[in-house]
Amino acid sequence: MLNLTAQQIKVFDVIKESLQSNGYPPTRAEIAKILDFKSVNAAESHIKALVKKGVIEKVPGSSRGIKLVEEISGIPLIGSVAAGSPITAYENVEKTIHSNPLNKSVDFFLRVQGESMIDAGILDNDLVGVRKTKNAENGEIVVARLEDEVTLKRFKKDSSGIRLVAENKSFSDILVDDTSNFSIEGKAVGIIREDL
Amino acid sequence: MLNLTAQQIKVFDVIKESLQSNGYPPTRAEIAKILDFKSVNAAESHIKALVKKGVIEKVPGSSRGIKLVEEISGIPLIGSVAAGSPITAYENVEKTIHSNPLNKSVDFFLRVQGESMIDAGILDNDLVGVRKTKNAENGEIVVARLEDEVTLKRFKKDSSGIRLVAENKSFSDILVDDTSNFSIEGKAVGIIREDL
DNA sequence: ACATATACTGTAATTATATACAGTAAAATA
DNA sequence: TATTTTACTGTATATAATTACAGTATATGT
Repeated sequence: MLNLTAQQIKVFDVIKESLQSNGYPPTRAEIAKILDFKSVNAAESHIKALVKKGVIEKVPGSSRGIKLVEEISGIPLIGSVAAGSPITAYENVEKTIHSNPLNKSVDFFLRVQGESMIDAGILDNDLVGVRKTKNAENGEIVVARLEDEVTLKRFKKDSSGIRLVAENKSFSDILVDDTSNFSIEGKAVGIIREDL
Repeated sequence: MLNLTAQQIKVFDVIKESLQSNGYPPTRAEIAKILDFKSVNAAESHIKALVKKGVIEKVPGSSRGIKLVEEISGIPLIGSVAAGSPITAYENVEKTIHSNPLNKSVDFFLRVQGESMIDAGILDNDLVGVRKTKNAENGEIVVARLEDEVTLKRFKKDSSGIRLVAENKSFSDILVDDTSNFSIEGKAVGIIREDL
């Protein structure tokens, strides 16, 4: 989604706008008129480019046969977080999410990978809504960074120090010592499960 | 909406279906094909009737120029279901949700009460996105009605008959016998958890 | 009883739309 | 430097789609 050119983004936005306000996609002629192209083929070419880049789909022979490939949009969906033994997570926006059904403010979504939070009702592949914050209360579920790895765990703090606790008996706690490069990226405020 | 004839409802549903699965409205020819009309004008006449009755709008001269009037405003969130009342009846609607983050089409959200599906990662107070349907595949999670009770359970069907299975060891299966007043209201397609 | 609405088939014309082909030109990439 | 990609204009055509007109038949409302 990030390798679109400025013009391609304009065309993409016209398609989205049409869907929003009309309830159906635009024709080539409509795109051309809105963007002041003098040839409908300019729109056609851009559509082909957008298909090639995977952001839309065409239904050949069908009028207004354009489909958006994107999921949702507005809030960034960051690359998967390991919910098991920490897997390396990349700070890389996969796609954007466009409606936030959660009441609270969400800064980004993370896709859960693994079963370590299963006893908290958070399953593999769930989307976790995360509110960015640097500190957490005892017992909250947080997105924590340990060295270069990002992980979703319950945050526990007492006299013995900080522990990151999995909600799954077969996982053991991670102890955070002073020498660790540790930080809290945010706290989980809700989840979305798309496939049941 | 209640003064539509049976055929008009069919046409209306074809339009809704097309919007859901294709992302754009159908043509007259598509409607005719789906409903097995031999003339496109049958579809055209029904469209005119639907416009007259105020449930859709036409955009003259535009291909696929059909807009739903009432719809899309929101998805009802069903709280507790009053005994015997239709599930989406006004009395049961807790509020209306104006964004659907789930990829699939959702007819209503149901607020989960109790812990019977906890082992499927569905917790008390979760919102379950439900797609209305009358039948379900073996193993799917369904919203079922038994007499006056509406419940969320896993649907199991074999030679011994139909069972409604809770995902929690402390709950026992419900056996559906022939004398039961049983029906499937819909199937669960996703969940939203607002408070973690 | 009579008008109007429902529910179509069938034909046809006009317009809407997708889409290929032929170019031009600048920018990005190999 | 050569090649590909981007970004168009302009022409043309087959087909997709709307929509009017002419019928037939049954049902419903007044």
